[in-house]
Amino acid sequence: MVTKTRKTNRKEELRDLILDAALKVFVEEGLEHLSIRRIAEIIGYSPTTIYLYFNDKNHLLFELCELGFLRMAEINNNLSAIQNPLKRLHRMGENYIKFGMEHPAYYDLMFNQAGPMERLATMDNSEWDSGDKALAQLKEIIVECIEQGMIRKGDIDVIAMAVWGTVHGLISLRVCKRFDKLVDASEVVQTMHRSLEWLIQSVNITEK
Amino acid sequence: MVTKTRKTNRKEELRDLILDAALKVFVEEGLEHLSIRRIAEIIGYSPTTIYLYFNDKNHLLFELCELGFLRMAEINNNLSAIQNPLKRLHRMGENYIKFGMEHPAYYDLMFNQAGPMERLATMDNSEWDSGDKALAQLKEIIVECIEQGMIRKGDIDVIAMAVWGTVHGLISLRVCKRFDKLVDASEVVQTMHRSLEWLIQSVNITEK
DNA sequence: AAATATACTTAACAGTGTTAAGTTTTGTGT
DNA sequence: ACACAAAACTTAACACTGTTAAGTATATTT
Repeated sequence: MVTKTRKTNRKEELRDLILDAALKVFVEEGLEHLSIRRIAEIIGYSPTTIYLYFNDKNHLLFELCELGFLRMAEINNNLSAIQNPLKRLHRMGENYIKFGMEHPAYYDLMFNQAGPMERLATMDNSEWDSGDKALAQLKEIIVECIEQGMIRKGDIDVIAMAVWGTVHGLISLRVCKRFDKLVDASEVVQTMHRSLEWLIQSVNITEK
Repeated sequence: MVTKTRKTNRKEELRDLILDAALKVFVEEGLEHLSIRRIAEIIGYSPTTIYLYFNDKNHLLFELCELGFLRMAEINNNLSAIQNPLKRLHRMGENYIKFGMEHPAYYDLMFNQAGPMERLATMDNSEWDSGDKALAQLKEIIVECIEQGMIRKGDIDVIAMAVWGTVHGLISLRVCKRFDKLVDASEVVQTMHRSLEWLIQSVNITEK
């Protein structure tokens, strides 16, 4: 059984090599340059070899998404230290913005591109676990905010989507190159943070 | 000079024919099926003819965007009748949602796709007039809300981006097929409207 | 009627994702 | 060590994509 394990590891190794190469390309050259042939060129294999490890390009893109969600979870490691749930919510938003600014290609793939979701639709269990998990974390914090009387009572699903929508909308506009066209380029990030701040203040019912 | 005018009209006619065909394809078959060759096939011309009327595909996509903004302006014709600026803001958001739900392909093209903005970047006057105009309308309403003491004072740019971000974020998630994965399909539209309602209520400082 | 400008097409280039069929390498059992 | 089988990988091709240079009709002007 040792051999089998070793074999499996080998297979996993090349699979990871493919994902690494894909990551390198779409981060450094953009998603539009991420082609099966480009990846093959980098790893020194034939293009068709990639199809031995992924059903199709969408499958590969979906797996890249999953890696993106892992990185996003990492960036949220600083949340548990914050006691005040509303401040935690604020920080989560800031983390989100930070992630979007540092990894625009990842963000685009995770939330805008069609490919990954098309892959999901073909799967047996077509639940979007990564998205659900991220949203669940957001909901948890919002529930705490309501319980501690910091946010007005209301449907958790509705509030969560509104909050997520705001932050996502801002980053999405930025990633899709719309934000820069509307706000002075030097003030984009600042405006995003201040918009988030404005939202948090607006929903805060403890002061005022 | 009559001939020249007639000729110009002819040229415009074919140009419109191309745009009509493009519209038909990307609305009925999706943006991924919108190819130069497909358009050519529909209008009964050779693919290269299209390049006599548009610099490249991005140019064509950009013009389609412009048409989209026209339709969006139409849908906002019901705003002037509403006296209360906060209610007008609310309605504008609802119009936005309505547009996104009725014309997802348009919405995707106008706010998510890279093509149109790449075209814009190549133009002499690379201002995004359509976007600016839409945002200006939003800002006007927000200014009124502040003047009438319905929204807390603050930087107009910041508030406008926050409000726009929220609505855009919700529609964007829907258009990019993320919303349905997180909220029960039958409740998506309702959740969007309730999220908008929640935002409007949260920023309203007249009651409570 | 000849010259010119306009409108359009043909053929090709360099890419893309993907597949069927063939080859080489590796591992297993005797 | 050798034969067999399974795994890993490649070649060649198909059907697409956007785009361009060069060529051909058609219409207009002189």
